Amino acid sequence: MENAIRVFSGYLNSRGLKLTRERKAVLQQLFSHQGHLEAEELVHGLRRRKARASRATIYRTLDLLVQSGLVRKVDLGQGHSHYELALDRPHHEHMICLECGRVIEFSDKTIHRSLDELCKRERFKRTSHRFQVFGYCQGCVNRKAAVK
Amino acid sequence: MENAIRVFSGYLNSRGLKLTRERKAVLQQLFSHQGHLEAEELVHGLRRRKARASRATIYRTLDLLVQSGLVRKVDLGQGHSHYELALDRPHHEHMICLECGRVIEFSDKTIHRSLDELCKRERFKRTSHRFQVFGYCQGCVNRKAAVK
DNA sequence: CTTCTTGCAAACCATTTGCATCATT
DNA sequence: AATGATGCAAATGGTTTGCAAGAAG
Repeated sequence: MENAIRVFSGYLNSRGLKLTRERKAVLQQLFSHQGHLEAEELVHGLRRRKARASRATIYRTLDLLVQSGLVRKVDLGQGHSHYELALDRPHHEHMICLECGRVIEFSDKTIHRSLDELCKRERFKRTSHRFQVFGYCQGCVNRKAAVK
Repeated sequence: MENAIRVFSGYLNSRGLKLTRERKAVLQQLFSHQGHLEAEELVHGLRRRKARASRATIYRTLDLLVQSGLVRKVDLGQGHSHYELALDRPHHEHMICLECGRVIEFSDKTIHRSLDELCKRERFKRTSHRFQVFGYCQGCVNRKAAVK
């Protein structure tokens, strides 16, 4: 967390930008909520801890955080973006429960290897990838079975 | 194509819906453009062949086509949906060129196998998955090199 | 004729932007 | 003081919806 602020501050400095109260607050809020936050949750979270920041500022800050490499913007297929901390967290994929919204992270060497081979075969220079699996998590499957 | 219209018609009938001129036209347009269409391209395509249909109708029809299983809605990370024919086309993934927008389709048994194992391990009942690779296609890489 | 469809315009929702005001360096 | 940053409200872009008028079964 302290470390993250240092990194962010460094990034901002390197482009002549400023580390404001609002920017710090957004980063802190991301840390308090370890999961996959959406912009709207940040608005409310910040409001709750009286560190309000406008939606505009939040979006602008998220952009900076993504550019700095501290945060990843992820699309969980819900029509709006989610943001997750990237610091010290290797790239991973998401399984998304269509019932409860739970997100299970995973990462698989075999898949990555196959992917790299594929790119070589197709002469495609990949810069990133995104793998999402939609379905139902154990809990929701059980719950449904119980209802029947 | 004829076959697809039959399937669609059957689907509509089964729910007491009607096969209208507009709905037929949308399906035809999807066939004429074999790739990954976006809604806006349908609007213009239909307008060109004087088979105009309003945006509202196009979106409503696409919904029906997706529900009928004839069409897949895909998210290529461009902020709006694309639609591709699903009839007789196995599920596949997409590599998307960030420069020219080209989409390369692929499908890989090893990846699918690893994925199924992962789901079993996580006790996740998957219903679908989506795999996207972003990067640059050969042509764009070459073009860039030439410019330098 | 009844029910479903269409087109239009307005509504929506997430996100972005212009601009006057405010805060950091 | 100078340059950036903020908040607001308006704009955007894709998509959805309410409703009156029109067409398919």
